[in-house]
Amino acid sequence: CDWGRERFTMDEGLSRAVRTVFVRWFDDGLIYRGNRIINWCPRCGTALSDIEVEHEDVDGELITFRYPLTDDGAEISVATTRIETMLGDTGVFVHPGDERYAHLVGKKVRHPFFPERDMPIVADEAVDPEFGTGAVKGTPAHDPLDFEMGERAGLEKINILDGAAHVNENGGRFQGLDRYEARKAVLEELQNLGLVDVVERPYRHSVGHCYRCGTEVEPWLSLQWFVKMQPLARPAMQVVTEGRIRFEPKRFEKAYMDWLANIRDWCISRQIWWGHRIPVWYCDDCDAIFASMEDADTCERCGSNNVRQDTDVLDTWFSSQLWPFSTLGWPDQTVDLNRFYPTTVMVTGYEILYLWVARMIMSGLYFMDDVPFEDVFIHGIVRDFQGKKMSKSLGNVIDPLDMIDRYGADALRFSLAYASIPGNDMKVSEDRIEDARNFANKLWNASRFVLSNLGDRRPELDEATELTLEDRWILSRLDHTLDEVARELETYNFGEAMRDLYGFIWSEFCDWYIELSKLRQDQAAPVLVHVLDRILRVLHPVMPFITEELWSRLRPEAGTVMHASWPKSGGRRDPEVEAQMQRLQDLVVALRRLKIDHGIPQGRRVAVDVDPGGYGEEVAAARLSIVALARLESLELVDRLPPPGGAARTITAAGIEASVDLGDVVDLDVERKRLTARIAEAEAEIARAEGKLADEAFVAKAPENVVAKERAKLEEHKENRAKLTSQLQALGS
RNA sequence: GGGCGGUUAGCUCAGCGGGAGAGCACUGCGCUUACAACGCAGGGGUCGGCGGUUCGAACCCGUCACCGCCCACCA
Repeated sequence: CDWGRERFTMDEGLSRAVRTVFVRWFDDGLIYRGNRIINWCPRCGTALSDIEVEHEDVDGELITFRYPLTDDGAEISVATTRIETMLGDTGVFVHPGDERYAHLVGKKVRHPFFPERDMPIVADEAVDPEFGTGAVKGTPAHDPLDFEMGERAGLEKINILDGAAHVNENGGRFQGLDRYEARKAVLEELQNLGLVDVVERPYRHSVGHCYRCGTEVEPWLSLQWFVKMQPLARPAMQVVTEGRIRFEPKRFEKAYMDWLANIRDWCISRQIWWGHRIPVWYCDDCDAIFASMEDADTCERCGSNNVRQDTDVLDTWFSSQLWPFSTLGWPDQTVDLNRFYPTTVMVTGYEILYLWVARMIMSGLYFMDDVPFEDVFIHGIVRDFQGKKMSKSLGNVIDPLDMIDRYGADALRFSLAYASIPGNDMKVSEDRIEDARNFANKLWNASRFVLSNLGDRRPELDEATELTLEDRWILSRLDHTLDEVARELETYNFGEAMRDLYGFIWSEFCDWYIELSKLRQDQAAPVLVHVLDRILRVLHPVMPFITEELWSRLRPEAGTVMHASWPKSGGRRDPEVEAQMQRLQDLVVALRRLKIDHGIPQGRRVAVDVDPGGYGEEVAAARLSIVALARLESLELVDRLPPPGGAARTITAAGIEASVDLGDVVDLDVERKRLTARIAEAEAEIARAEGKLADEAFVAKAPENVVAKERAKLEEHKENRAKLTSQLQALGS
C-alpha cells in the first residue's frame, strides 16, 4: 500500500473528476433525465439502479380477475401478483397472434372503480400468450413492461402510489392505504363485485428487494437521471474480446459479456443526503437545464439569477467507477497519471464485477481512451466453514482484530492466502488460523536453530562449497518450490503457492534437512543460511512481521527484507539426487517402523545389518545419517543378511533389505504378521502391474515410457516379494 | 426461465488423463540439546449415481440427483 496516495471519493480532487465526467457525458448526450419506471425503495425514499436490487423468491398470490367489456356482456380475464396496481390500469394487452382475443383487440373494457376511464384492449408482441390467461392488465406507471407497451400504445400512465408506497389521490376510495393494505382491500372489493376467478396462494415468485434495507422494491414512475449505456458497453466488450483485458478465472468473462450485452440504462440519481450532488441547474425563468463544472448562479442561456441546483445526489458507484484515473489526478495530466495508467491488475471480489469492474472499464475507455487495467483477478468472499457469508445476525463473524490479538497478523494473513483459490470463496475458521500460527512458530523455531549455531558468521553458499547428498537434495527441492511458487503467483493461485511453501518448509526443510544438518552443523551452515534466506524473502509478502524480524537477525546489515530481491531458482534441480534421497528416506522410515511394530522404544539403539542391493555406495555414504535418523546403535553393510534368529527384517521399495538385532525381545508372531502383510501388498501390486501388461492394447498404444515404467515396477515388486518370502520362510512356522 | 460453480478420508479442502493427497480429528509411541502450539509411526476413501470416449478416467463428454451462487420486464 502506498499510504502517501490515500484517497476518498469525496475528496476535492475526486469530486472534480466526478463533475468533469458528468458534464462531459451530459454534453455528449450520454446523460439524460427521464420520467421512467425505476426501482424505488419506499423505506429509503430513493431510486435504485437495477443491480442494486436483490431478487428473492417470496410466497405471494396470483389473482385472476375479469374486466367487463364496455359494449357487450363479454369479459376478459387477466392475472396479477399485485392486485392493488389495477387501480392504475389503463388498458389490457394481448398477443397479436392470439386467436382467442383477436376479435377483442380495439374494444374497450370498463374499470370497476373508475368507470369513466378509457381502457383499450391492445395487441403487443411483448405479451407471452402462454402465461396465465394470455391477457395482461396494463399498468404503465407500475410495471416496466407495461410502461413500454403503454408508450407504444399511447396509454395514460396513472401513478397510484406516493413515495412511501401509500395509495395516493389517484386511488379513489383506497387513498391512504399502504400497498399491502391496498392489496387486501382491492381484492376484497373485486370479490364482492364477483369479478375474481382464481386466488392462487401461496404463489412463489421472485420479488426485488432493496440491497440496503431489504424492503420490497416498488417499480415506480419518477423523474430521474440516467446514463445511456449501450455506447459505453460496446467498446468495453471489445477490449475483452481482443484480449486487452483478461479475467482470472476466465469463466467470469462470460458473465461480464452477457451483462454488457443485455445492459440497460443506468439510473444514477439518488434521493438521499450523502453523496456528490448532481451538477445540474434549472432556470426558473427560461426553463433551461444545464450541467456545469462550477457552481452556477446565473442561467447559461438567459442570464437570469433564478437558477437552482438539482437536489439529488449521484449513485456512489458513479464516483467509484472513476477510481483508476481519478485517484491519479485526472482530469489533470499529472505525472502519476502518465506513469501508472493503465494499471496491471485489478484484484476484487465477484460480487462487484458489474457494480464496479465493468463500469471502471467503460469509463476508463471513454475518458482515458485506454483500458484501466490488464488483468482482473476475481477472488471469492470470506465465508465460514459452513459456506455461509459472515454476518452479525448469524453470529458467525470471525473478527480479524480478535484473531490478530490471539494468533498474530501473520497467521491471519497466511490462513487467508492459504484459502485463496481464484474465483472461489475463502472458507476460514479459527482452526485454520491456529494452524497458520503453528506454522509461524515452526518457522520461528527453525530459524532460531539455524541462527543459534552461527554466531556472527554468515557463511555463504558459493561454487566452492562442498555439497553432500542432502545439501544437493534440499537445494533441488528449494528450486523446485521457487519454480512452483513463481508459476502459481503468475496465475494468482495464492493458496497453492502457500501450500507448496508450507510443505517445503515443514516437511522437507525442518523434518529432514535440519535434522540431518545436526550431524555436521558447520559444513551445513552455508546451505542453512541460503535456504532460510530464500524462505524469508518468499514468505515476506504474506507474513511480513515474522519474516522481517527473522531477516533482521539473519541479515543484520541488509536493511528491510522488503528491499531484498525476489528469489529465483538457481539451476540446482536434480531428479537423480531427489531419487537417491528418496531411497534413503524410505530406508529410515522402514527402520523406524520396524522398531515401532516390535514395541522397541524409539530411543533404544539397535544394531542393523543392511544388504543394499545395487545401492551400496549410496547407503555407505549415508551411513551416519541413517544411524542418527533411525536411532541405531550401528549399521553394517553386508552382502547377505544373517539368518533371522533374534532379528527382524524389513525392505524398502527399492529393494534395500535390513535386519535389526532385537536380541531377546523379538516376537516371531509379530514378525510373521508384518512380513505376511507386506507380501500381500507386493502381491497386489504385482497383480495390478501384470494385469496391465497382459493387456495387449495397453502395451501397443500407451506411450513407451509408461509401459517401461510399469515393467520396472513389476520387476521391483517381484524382487521384493521374493525377498520377503524367503525372510518369512527363514522364520519357520 | 437462463447461466455458473460444487459433490474426493469423520471435518474443511487440494489434485483435474497414467500407481488416491494435505491440514485438522483419530490410534500407538516419545520431554531425541529449534519446536509437546512438537516429534516418530499408523489406521481410514468402490473420488455423488448411471452411461460414453480412451489402451487407461477422480480428471474428458453426456445425463440424472442433491447443495450453493449469479442473472431475469412470465404479468
